[in-house]
Amino acid sequence: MSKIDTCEVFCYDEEKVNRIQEDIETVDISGVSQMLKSIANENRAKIIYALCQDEELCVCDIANILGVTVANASHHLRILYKEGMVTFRKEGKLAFYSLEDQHIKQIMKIALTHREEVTANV
Amino acid sequence: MSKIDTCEVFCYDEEKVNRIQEDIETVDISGVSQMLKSIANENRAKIIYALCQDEELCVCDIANILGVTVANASHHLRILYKEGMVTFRKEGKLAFYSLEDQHIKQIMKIALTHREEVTANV
DNA sequence: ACTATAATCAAGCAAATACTTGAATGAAGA
DNA sequence: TCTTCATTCAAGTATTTGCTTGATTATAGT
Repeated sequence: MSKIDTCEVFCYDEEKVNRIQEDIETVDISGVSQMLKSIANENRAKIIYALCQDEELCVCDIANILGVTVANASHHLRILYKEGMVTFRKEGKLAFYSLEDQHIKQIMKIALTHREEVTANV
Repeated sequence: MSKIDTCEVFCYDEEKVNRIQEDIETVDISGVSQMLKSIANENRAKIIYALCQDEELCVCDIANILGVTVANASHHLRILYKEGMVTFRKEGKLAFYSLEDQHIKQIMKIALTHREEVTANV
């Protein structure tokens, strides 16, 4: 119970805190939170989910799926693109968007599984 | 290229849009975005990362790791708890928090890997 | 019972983010 | 070249979120 004793004296386990603090500095937590922020919006999460179901979609398709204006869909796609979540190719007047890589699909899948388990246990 | 022809006429592939729209309704996208929102904050992402390194941490340890007040750490922990990301046990005056399940760890790991690849390719 | 301390709650201000609108860009066909 | 149309950009407003403060709760030791 040294953990608790230490905590009572210093209000924290100094060694542990220092170790984890140093560890945190070695990873790009800021980048991770930025990236997660980009999919932590209902409309953008829907875009990602849609792109998990279909290889590539044009902006107008996505706008119709979400039930929002094309400008709004484009706006969200830009945010996802800047965070490296999606990529696109131009074909004539159309822009076809797709997922940047399989990580995004994995995260969406795990998140959905987690939600199912959490809501099942209520 | 029927995809493009259709898109030029209706501005979208109606069949595809309907199919994906119905698909989206079957999953809890709102819950997923809420859940991701809870870790898409730098301080809360740090808490999750810290809990990936150490099985359980008390509020004051977490506050010290983040360099924030105990009230603020508690505030963030509450948000994570409400979203089913973390759990806690009380031991005397202390509250020890830990990850709710392994999904959270997986998401953090994949997100970090993704970030590393994205930044490496710049 | 009283005090000290870890944690939580609640309210208010500051900052970030989302959505809307109208204009601008850039490619295809006449 | 001119028009049309898919997309993108930019500015403004509305909403959400984050952080701080001070008060409150609950537990341990005296």
